[in-house]
Amino acid sequence: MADSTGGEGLLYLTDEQLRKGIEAMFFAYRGFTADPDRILEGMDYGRAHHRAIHFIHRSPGTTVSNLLTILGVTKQSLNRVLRTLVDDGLVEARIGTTDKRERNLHLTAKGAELERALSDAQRARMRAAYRAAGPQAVAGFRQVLEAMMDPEMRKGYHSLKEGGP
Amino acid sequence: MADSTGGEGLLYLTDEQLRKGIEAMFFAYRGFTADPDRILEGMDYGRAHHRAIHFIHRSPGTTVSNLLTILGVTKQSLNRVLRTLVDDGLVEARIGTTDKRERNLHLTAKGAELERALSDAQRARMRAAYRAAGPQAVAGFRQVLEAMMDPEMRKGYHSLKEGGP
DNA sequence: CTTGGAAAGTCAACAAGGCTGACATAAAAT
DNA sequence: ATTTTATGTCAGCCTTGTTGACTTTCCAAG
Repeated sequence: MADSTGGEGLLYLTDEQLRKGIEAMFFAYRGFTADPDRILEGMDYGRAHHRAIHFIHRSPGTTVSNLLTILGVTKQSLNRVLRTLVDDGLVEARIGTTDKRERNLHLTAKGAELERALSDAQRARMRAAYRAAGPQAVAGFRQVLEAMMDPEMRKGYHSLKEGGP
Repeated sequence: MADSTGGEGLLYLTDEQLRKGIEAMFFAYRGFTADPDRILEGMDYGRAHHRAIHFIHRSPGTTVSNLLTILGVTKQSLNRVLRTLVDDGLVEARIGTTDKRERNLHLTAKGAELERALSDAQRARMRAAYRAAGPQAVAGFRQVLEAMMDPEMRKGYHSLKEGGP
């Protein structure tokens, strides 16, 4: 019989199959970012702003250094983004209560509004993909993605499970 | 009984589940690009060069406009990348035989060598993730990714199935 | 209380890699 | 002969990343 994908669970590790996976990641990521990008274009914001907004929404009150770790960029790079968001009244940077050096980041009403628009669009695509693929595929999708992360990133990922810092 | 993931196949479409998927994509993509990025840093090349090299390897003899469609960038942007690769002797741009306006792109031995280094690293991670998740998860992974693509990208993706243009 | 160092902000300069617009050339198509 | 297509190129701009240097604030250890 001809092997196609399953077999004894070996053929799916051929270079060809791996390459297909690599290309699928490439094209899917483009789709993944396409809708938010469309919303942001025309505003003064880009993907970097989206990411900041997303994780501030996700973990309200998070600090700058927390965000730096999650996003994996330099403070100068993040600061530029954060400054525009604060200046434009989308993000509030409250001085920390216990440690006054820290800034606890929160979305304002205006910031939450943009967050909703962005994540609505992104979730709509995700939902459609999930629906098309089915629950079992979704479970597999999540498993492979998690295995693909760097261990450090996996920590950041899991720390966002429920509570956040 | 408490629903967790499966149930009647609906709970996995909650906002929380969708957000987790979104974050998984974000963190996994970072892992996905981390190894090639490491290899390329120090050379004069970046991710854009990697992408060009990948798809030229994938479809030897492809034209510039073909590559433009697949990569979704402007010709000016691609040209800058392609020029350095040609100048450095990694890519050969042969004048088309049937249509002399076209340039048929091929990797040189040197280009193929870099391609191998890059894709070895990327496939190693992919292979590890696939192995960790198992064949069924891999099938689901691919299904969800494909559903997440824009229809146009899906064409580009499928056109790379076997032969290429 | 003093001091070391962490957290944060800021300025400057730079690079990669996107983009637009304008223009040039060769060759195919009409 | 003219138009269209494929490609290349120059110039300039934007976003988002980088390093390096420096300051302010302020917790915590000595």
